[in-house]
Amino acid sequence: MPIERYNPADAEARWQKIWDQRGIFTTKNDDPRKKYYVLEMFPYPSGRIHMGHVRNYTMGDVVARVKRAMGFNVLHPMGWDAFGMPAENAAMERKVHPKAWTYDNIAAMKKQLKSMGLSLDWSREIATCDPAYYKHQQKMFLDFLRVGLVEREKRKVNWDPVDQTVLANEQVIDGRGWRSGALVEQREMNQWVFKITKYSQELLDALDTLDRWPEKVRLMQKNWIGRSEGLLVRFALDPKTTPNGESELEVFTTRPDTLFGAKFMALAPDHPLASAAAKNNAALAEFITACKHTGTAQELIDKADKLGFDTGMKAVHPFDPSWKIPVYVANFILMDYGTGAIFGCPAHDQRDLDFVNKYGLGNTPVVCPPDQDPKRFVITDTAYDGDGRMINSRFLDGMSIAQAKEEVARRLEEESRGNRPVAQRRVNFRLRDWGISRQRYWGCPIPVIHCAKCGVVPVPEKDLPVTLPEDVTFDRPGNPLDHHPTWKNVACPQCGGAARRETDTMDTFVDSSWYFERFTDPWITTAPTDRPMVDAWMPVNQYIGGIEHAILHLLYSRFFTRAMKATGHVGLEEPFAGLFTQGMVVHETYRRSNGEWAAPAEVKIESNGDARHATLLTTGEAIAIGAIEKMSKSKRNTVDPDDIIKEYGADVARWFMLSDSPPERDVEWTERGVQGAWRFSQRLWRLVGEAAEIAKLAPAERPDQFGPAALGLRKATHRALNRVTDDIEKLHFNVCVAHIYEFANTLNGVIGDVGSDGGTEAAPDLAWAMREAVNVLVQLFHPMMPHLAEECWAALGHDTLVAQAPWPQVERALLVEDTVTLPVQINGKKRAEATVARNAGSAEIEAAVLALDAVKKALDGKAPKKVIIVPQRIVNVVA
RNA sequence: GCGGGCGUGGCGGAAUUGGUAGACGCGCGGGAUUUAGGUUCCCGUGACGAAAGUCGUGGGGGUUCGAGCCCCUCCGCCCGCACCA
Repeated sequence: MPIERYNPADAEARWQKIWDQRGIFTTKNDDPRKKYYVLEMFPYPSGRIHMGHVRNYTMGDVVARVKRAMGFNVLHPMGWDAFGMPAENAAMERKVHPKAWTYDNIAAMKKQLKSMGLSLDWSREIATCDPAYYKHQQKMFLDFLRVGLVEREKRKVNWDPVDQTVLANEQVIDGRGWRSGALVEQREMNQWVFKITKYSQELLDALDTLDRWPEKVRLMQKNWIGRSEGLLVRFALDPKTTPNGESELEVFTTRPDTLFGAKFMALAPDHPLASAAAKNNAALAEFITACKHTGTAQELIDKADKLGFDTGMKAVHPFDPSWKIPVYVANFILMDYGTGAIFGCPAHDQRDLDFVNKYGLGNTPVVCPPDQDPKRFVITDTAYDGDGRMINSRFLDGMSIAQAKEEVARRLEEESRGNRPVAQRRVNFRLRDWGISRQRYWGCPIPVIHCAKCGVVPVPEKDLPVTLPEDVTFDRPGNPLDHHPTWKNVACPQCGGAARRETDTMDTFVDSSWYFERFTDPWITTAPTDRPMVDAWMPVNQYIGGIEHAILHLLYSRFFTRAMKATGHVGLEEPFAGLFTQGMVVHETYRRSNGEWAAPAEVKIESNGDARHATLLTTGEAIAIGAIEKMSKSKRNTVDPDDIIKEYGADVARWFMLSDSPPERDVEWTERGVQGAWRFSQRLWRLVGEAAEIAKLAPAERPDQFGPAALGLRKATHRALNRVTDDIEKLHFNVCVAHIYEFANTLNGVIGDVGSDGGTEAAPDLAWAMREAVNVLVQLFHPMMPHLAEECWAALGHDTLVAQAPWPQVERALLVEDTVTLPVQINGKKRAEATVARNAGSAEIEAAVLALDAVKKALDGKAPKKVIIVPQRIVNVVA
């Protein structure tokens, strides 16, 4: 009977409708089964999905479908990270309201996502721009404010002159705004900050507990938090040399052992003491201004010389009152790290050495490398930062670095007794508090009111949410909320007097720092979370998204969850038990001779032999095939998922996204690859049809005995099942795909054998094994190609849905063979094989091996020196 | 500069974690079916060699009966951080 082609366009829509109508992916919170929460990073509603989304959501969907089949109550929701700049840009460029633009985009993308056949619970859909969502965010802001996790600070901030907004440190990349790409400027502004630094140590320590996170991400966060241990040392200043008689200067150092190598002190250009000194020193003031103008861009920092200005101030060495040290202002000292001041030990720090060599201050080595003579050891232009013994350091001489550090700390602390401390041990972090104020319209309003009389007054909870006004204009730069004629004018909740609303909105990373907790019960109106539910579902068992969020989103979410715990909204610290970061989707680039990029859809590729060449479809001109790069609008090397789904169906797109490359690595999208996936999907359909013909002959009852052919098929079935199950658990989707191919090939071979057998009918035992095999096959590819799987499942005569079928059980007994074929090595090279009983003993195996012709030949009558036998693995004969 | 990762056929990649290197796919070559093909099926495909065989996981060295995997060293590519005291 001829089997018709599988038509994805027809079948996919049909099955999606059935899933939808039966509501099979709607998750019930009161379902008593064990819970499993799988989540992909929710998208920004840009208007269209891209291949990266297809890859991301397909991976999550495979996990969700498999876990569901395994009997878990699976939560697999979707939502929208809906606030942000692009909506305002659209408003400025196209005169559409950000809200309308955003919701239109959501509608369009939702339709696209639905066409992918994802097993999502859409009843929990969230958009962060919905007041029903951000109302709770405002409530939590006020909670955090109350417990001191939110503060208002005058801060030097990163100002993006293009977007006209403030950026967090994490959002500045190579001195440029992460979104606009504009060079960032430094400005002093009043800012709302989240006190993430209160959790520095905890966020660092807990990284060790995240054993299902990629090592790389944990390391990046560790470096970002940047813990260092050192000593806070208070140097005395000669008050005669300071502008207002200041008498001390505090520095942070991780190398107190090098104190006797000190040659200078250096202040950050914006250090208060530097500013004070500049008041009556015009040249210094000029130097400081010049420092501030040096950009923060990478190449500028690399090229910038170590520059300094001698203030004339003198510091006193803490161990020698007669030892005076000059105080400089230097361009390489950062005000926001440590105390904004250092002591410089040039012999053992390259920057300090460059500095003294420029200003002729000299150096004294105080650590001598083990292989050097202390009397002759000198430093010229390379600082020594290795291990060694202390020299030229009075009471420290001969000590190790560690001993010297300890001794310096001990002596200085002792001196401090009764007085202000001269030194304190101190742990310092690189992590800064998270500034969340943004001078933007399309974000969550910060729920506070500024009153001239009462100061900062929180908006009373009964007045939440503070909603965004819709009648705003985008005809000039800056914050539309500031320009709004009436919105900001309110009565002070405390005194009733005229007051002004905060017009800054929150960084959109706040919105995405708790959406996963909201998904556990998005219906509750009285609180951000329903405690029993959020505690039952959290943490997310498997979170999947791009590596680009390794620091920003993932660190903020870890902080936010802790802050929510502190204010009673959740009961845990770590939101994501398992994290997987997937690679990018990349594509060849095409370039015309005039330098313009051509899109894949505009190019025709031909190959003769190994050579491939490209021409432009419209003009026939030759096109240069360029590097394989991340799909991007600027290089025009994108492929639209919509086009692929229309042409090949969602299953083919999903299958291809999982094939070939390991999920954490980049995957190259190629036309050849998609066609391979297409051919395989059609092949599966035919194969299932043919197998179904044989399976029809199967007896209802499981036969007692299986002949060799049937047994062989059953073994192949359970081996495939075991491997695929295993590799899905490890998220090795590309290996799953390979195993499914292999199993399909095996099945194909068996069908071929039956068919060639003069057309006789398959024996009942083989028919039964075939029915088992084909059912397992369909279940195995169901998570990847769910529509085709439903179509096949129905063709096999089931009146249930494969999406609701329980995962098949592996029969362990079928995984072990009665006999094993052992490779036989002679001196480590494979020379022969020996087939023995699986449980054969060493003596038996050795006898069998020594009887082999190849072994006899190699031994040439002599006894082997040694025979190594690894049962069920390998034999090695040492001649 | 600091930290991390990677290097396997023409290509993407497998390899039970020290035990038959190259599974599976793509590409390529050959054959069959077809009026036709984004068709299907079969065979071959690491290199050298007529064959027996020899070589082979970036280069060199080591440990081991046995190394893609462990150790040392060198080379190359990629990613993250970056004047952090």
